[in-house]
Amino acid sequence: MEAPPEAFYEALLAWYARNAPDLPWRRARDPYQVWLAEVMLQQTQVATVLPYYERFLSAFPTVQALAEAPLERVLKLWEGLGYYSRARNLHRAAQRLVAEHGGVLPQSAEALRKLAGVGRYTAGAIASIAFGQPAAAVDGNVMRVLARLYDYAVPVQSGEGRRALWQLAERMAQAAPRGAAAAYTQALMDLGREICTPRAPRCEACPVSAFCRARAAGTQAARPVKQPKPPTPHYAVAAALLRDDSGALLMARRPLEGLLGGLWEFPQGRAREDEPLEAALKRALREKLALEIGVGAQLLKVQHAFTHFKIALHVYACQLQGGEPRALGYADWAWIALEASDQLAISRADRRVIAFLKENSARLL
DNA sequence: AACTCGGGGGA
DNA sequence: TCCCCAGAGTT
Repeated sequence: MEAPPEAFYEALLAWYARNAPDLPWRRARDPYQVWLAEVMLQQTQVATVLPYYERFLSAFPTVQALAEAPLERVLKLWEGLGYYSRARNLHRAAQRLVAEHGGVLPQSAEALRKLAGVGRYTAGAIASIAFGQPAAAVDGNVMRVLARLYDYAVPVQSGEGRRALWQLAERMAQAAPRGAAAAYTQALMDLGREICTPRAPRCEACPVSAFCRARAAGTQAARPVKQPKPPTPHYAVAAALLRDDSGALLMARRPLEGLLGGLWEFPQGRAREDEPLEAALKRALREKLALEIGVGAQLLKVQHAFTHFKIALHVYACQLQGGEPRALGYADWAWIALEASDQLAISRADRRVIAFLKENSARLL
């Protein structure tokens, strides 16, 4: 697949000049701000990112400020945005940048790629948007746009599909007009988000429809080709509410790696197949916190969907029967007053439990 | 190459 | 309900 003619770039860039939405990170001349935006935008829609971006940048206006902050504060500002390894990697990369490069980002995609949390896409995006280099940046939007432009029938998630589209994107970035790298990269992504949408693409409004082979063949709805996805499993999880004499609740911090790493939650565990929830809860508290508990009434059930599975979180009022908490399967634990939980980074499901407790505190106490 | 890792927007 | 989103890291 060869790069399109000059007229393609002219049409695309003219459309972008007229239609580019005024996003905060596009006003930014600071590469750190571009970096932050690109990381937040990984697998996350623009509308979702906007408030997080503003809050985060206010709290940490520079690489130095981010590097000096405790990870807990960074995670708190990331709470609800998901994929928390992004926050941990961003923090780690900022600390390395300050320690080894004076807090200044490198300009080449190759050097950027070495930063924690910066992969091929993000490196190309920063290099082109912040530094004006002719680097390719292939995200989900661009993948879709290119597959349609070239009526590409190989599944885009396959190795062959990714290789071919990245190679095409590199050629296209090289062939883009000098000095237009930043506009070109963002124009392609905007086109995918606003015109070349996953379902019902608006071909009649597309500035480059004349160059689109899928449009010509009428196959745009069938591009890109995706592989079928397996069904998502459903798990039952039980959580314990334990109070100390002052009414504070026992909470625990998840290990820094893995799902929801570093976030706080009510002590909980997944039930094995055919395992009663009460038994699973007793086992979880014993294995993760070295506690023996009595399990009382179930207070509520919270449904929560992750990307690859769903859980039903059953929350029980419990009593401490023996032992002193030890963080065996957790990174830490603490007795937390309900109001003080606002200061912690907590996952969505457990936030809903807290909201329930606040609403019903009078009845429950 | 396959698997893991959140949460929400929009149809 | 389902698909998808400015993907990266690990195995």
